Amino acid sequence: MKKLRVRFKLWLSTKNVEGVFGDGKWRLLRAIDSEGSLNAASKTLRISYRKAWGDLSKAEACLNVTLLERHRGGRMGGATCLTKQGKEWVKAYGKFHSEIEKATEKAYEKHIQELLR
Amino acid sequence: MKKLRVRFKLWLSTKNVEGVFGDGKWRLLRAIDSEGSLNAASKTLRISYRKAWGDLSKAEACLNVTLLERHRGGRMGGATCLTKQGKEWVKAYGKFHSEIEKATEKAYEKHIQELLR
DNA sequence: TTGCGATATGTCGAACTGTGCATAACCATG
DNA sequence: CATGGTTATGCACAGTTCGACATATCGCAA
Repeated sequence: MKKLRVRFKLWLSTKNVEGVFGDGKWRLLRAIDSEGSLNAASKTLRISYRKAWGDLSKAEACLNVTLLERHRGGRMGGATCLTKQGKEWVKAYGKFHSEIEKATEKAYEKHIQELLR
Repeated sequence: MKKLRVRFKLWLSTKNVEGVFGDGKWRLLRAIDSEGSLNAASKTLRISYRKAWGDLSKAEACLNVTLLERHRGGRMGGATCLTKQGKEWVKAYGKFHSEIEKATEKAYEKHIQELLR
């Protein structure tokens, strides 16, 4: 029996739109918070800027929440940072994610590893 | 703010192969158990027989576990049912899945719904 | 020994996703 | 007022996934 690893994925949806927020967008927000720009964030996460931009726009539109403060032009060409609400989302989702991560690991050991003897 | 729903997904992977077992294959096994054949199971789940067959073969090959007892030919043309191990997997994974489902709902209420006030 | 219905497996095409590329708009600074 | 780097956005192309087909095989029953 090969060694197994558990994986999980979390996301939020509305009645009409699937995936308005989730692990990917959460990581993106964190990267923006530490990098200072969407451009840099997408590079560190190795995601195309095109997708990163689309994902976040979708999240903001569907959640009807302003997560980002976008600035175009200027000395550095522009910048993006999190709003207060954006930071709250990162924090709350982080706790949510972390809790499920622990629960998953625990339940895996209890039910699956047990099954494998 | 639109109403949100949490979603989650669980799966198992080996070092080389992603998704050797997960929610889809678990549902498939259950359907086979109640339907008596892979063909019928794939129809009730609205999955192509081709995919269902491939998924289960992959699972058995990667887990190195015999989950199914396949029969070809005969009066009814053939049949597929779960082995003892197959039933154990269904049961164990069911508990695993159920536990995470509850944990997810709980953590969602605690962290995300709280955030939305 | 023929027929039926399920398993087994390859292949081609459609749908979906994400990347890459091309622009345009923007604006502090030199 | 020209420049550079970033946000914003459309579009075409590539990769992946899945479904629809097309066969082949199998074995009991009529």
